[in-house]
Amino acid sequence: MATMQEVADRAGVSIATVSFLLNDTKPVAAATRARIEQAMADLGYRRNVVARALASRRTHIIAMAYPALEHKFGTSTAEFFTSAAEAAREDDYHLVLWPVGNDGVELRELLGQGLVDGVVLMEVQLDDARVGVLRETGTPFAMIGRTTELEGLTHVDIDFDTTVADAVAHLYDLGHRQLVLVSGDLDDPRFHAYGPWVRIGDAYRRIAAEHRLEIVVVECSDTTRAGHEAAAQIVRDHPGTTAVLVMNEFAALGVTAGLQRLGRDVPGDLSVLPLLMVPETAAMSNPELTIMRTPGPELGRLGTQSLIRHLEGAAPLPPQLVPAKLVPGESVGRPRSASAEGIGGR
Amino acid sequence: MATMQEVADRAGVSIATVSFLLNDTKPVAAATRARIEQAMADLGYRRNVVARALASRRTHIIAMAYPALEHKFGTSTAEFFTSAAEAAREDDYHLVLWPVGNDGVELRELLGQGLVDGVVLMEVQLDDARVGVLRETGTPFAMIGRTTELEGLTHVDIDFDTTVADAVAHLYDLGHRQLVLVSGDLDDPRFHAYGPWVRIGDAYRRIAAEHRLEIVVVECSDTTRAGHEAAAQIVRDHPGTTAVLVMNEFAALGVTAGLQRLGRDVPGDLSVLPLLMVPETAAMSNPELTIMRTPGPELGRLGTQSLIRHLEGAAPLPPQLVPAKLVPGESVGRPRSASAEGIGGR
DNA sequence: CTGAAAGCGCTTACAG
DNA sequence: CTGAAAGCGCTTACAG
Repeated sequence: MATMQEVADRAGVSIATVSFLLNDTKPVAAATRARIEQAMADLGYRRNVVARALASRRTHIIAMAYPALEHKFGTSTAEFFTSAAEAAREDDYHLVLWPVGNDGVELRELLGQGLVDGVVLMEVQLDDARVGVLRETGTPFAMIGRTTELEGLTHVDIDFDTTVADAVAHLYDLGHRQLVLVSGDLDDPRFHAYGPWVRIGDAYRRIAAEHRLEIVVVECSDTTRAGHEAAAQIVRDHPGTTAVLVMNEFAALGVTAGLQRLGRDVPGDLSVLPLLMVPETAAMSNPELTIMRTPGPELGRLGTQSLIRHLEGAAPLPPQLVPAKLVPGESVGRPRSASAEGIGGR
Repeated sequence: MATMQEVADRAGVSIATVSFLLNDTKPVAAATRARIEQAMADLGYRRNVVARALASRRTHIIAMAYPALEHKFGTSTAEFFTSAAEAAREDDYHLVLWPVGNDGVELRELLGQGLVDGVVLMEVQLDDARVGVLRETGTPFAMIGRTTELEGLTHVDIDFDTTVADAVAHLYDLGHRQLVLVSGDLDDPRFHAYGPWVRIGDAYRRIAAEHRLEIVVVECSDTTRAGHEAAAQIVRDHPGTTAVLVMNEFAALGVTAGLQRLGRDVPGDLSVLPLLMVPETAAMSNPELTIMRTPGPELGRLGTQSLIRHLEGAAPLPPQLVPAKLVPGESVGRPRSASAEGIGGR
C-alpha cells in the first residue's frame, strides 16, 4: 500500500498539501491538485484510516449497539442495519454492528478502547442503562427508539400513535367494531420496559376509546408458539372478535396460523393486521399478511444521519417520528357482520 | 481516558514495560507487575486500540463480508455472525459485519483502507470474485463455504453429503420411497454458482441413486411464494410423493403451507424435511417443522478461529465440514403406504 | 497557496 | 528484567 509520503514525493509537494487536498480542509492550487491526483491514481493510493484516526482523534467508525441476547436479530433488524450502514458510508463513516448486552457493561468495555466516534442505540428501553454509560464516557450517540427521559437526546423512532391510529381506522372503515390487540408480555423482563410494547399499548387504549370500541388486550410473548396460544384465547374468550392487531411479528405469524388451526378463515372470519412487520415476513404467512410496514429503512438512515451531524458539530436534526405504513396483503377484509348489515359504506 | 504514559508514570516504570506486560510479550518482575496493575486499576486504563493498531500494523479487526444485496440476512445468518463475533472476542479480536457486493468491488475499496487484518467470507460462490481481490491484496481470509478451487484456502463448510445422507436415511427408514427434492433455482444469477445449492443437488442425486430411489428434483427460488408453487407442482406432477426435502428455508415454509392449502395433511399425506434451517424458523410453521439444523453456531466459530490462527501464524486448522443435524418436529412421519403395507420395520 | 514539524498513543528492535 | 528512542501514517496548528 502506498503511503501519503509516497504520493507527496511523486507529486513534488509536501505531505501536508496532500492531506489538505484529501480532506478538503485548505485550498489547493489547481495545478498542484492535478499533480497530486495523478500521483494518487498512479499509485492506487488509499488513505490509511487507522493513521488518520489516531492523528485526528476521529475514527469515523460508528457502532450500532444491538442487544443480540435480548432481541432476535431477524429480517426487520437487518433492514435497520443495512440502511444505517449505507447512510454511514455516504458520509464517509463505517458502521459496524456490535452485539452488546442491555446492561451497558460490554458497551463500557468497548467504548474504552477508543474504536468508535459514536453509537447508534437499538432496541431502547424506557430507562436504558446504556444511555448512562454513553453519557458518562462522553460518547456521542443517537437512539433509534426513545427513553422516557429525552431532554437533549438525539433520537428517531416509530410514530406509534399514527401507526396505531391508521391501523385502527383502516379496520374501522372496513366495518370492524370488535378488535383485539395482541400485545407484548409485559411480565417478560426483556420487555416490561421496552418502548415499543409500552407505547403501542398506550396508543391503542387511547385510540380504541376514541372510536368507542371495547378495549380488549391479550398479552403474548414474541414467538410463533405464543401466537398460537393467543389465537386460542381469542377464540375462547372473545368469540365476537372480527379483527386482530398484533404487535410482534413472530406472534403475528402464530396468531394467523393458530386461528386457522382452530377452523377460522383469515380474513373471512377474522382479519389479522400486524403492527410492525416487514414484507418478507408477511410473505411467510398464508394468506400473505396485510401489514403496517416497519419503517426500518427510513429510521436506520435517519438515526445514523442524526448521529453524524452531531459528530460533525452541525445543527442537530430534530427528533423524527416515522409511522409504519399500511401495505395491503390478503389477511384483512370486511367483517361478515358488516357485509350482512351493510356497515362500513361503499 | 488515561494513556499508557500516565500508567507508566504512576507505576514508576517506562511505557515500554507497561506495553510488555499488557501484551505479555516480555517477562516482567512480580513487584513491577503489581505496581503497574495497581496503576491501571486506579486510572481505569484501557489501551487505545487505534494507537495499538497503527504501531503494530495489526488492527485486530476482522470483517465478515456478507453480500447483503444478493442474500437475505435472516435468523440463520445472524447465527453465523453472532457466534463468529463471540469467538473473535474470546481471542481479542473485533468482528464487524460488512455488507459488500459479490463482485469484490466494494471489498477492494474497503481493504485499501487498512482497517481490517482479515476477512471471513460468507455465502461463497463456486468461483468467487472476492477471493481474487483478497489474494491480490494479500489479505488473510477464511471462507465459510467453499470455492471449487480450494488449494491452500482456509475454509469450513456444511457437510452437505452427510446432511443429505442422514436426511434421506431418516425418511427411508420411516418407509418413504417416493421423495422429491425442492432444489434451488439455478437459473437465478444469484445462485447458479452458489455452493450449497449445487452441492446439495449433487449429493442428493448420488444418495437417492444409492437407495435406488427415483430422482425427482423440483427447482424453486428462495421465497415462500416460490415454495407454494413448488408444492402445487409436486401435487400435480408427482402425486405419489410421500416426502419432500427442501433446500431453502423460506421455500420450505411455502412448500408446507402450499401443500396444506391444496388439502394435503403434513405429515399425514406428505412429510416435509428442510435441509438447512434454524429452529426459530421451523417454529414459524404449523405444524412445527422437523429440520436438518444448519450448523451456523459451529461454523461461525470455526471459521473465525481458523482465520485467527492464520493471522497469528499458528498451525492452520484443517478444513472442517460440519453436517446439519436432525431436529425432530412435527412435519415428518411414516408414509400412509408404510403403515398400510408394513414397510419400514418396528 | 504551501511546507516544516510536532504529535496522536501505542509497539518494538536495540541496548544494557 | 527494564528503558530510551524510533517509528507506524496520518492531521493540524503555526509560519511564511
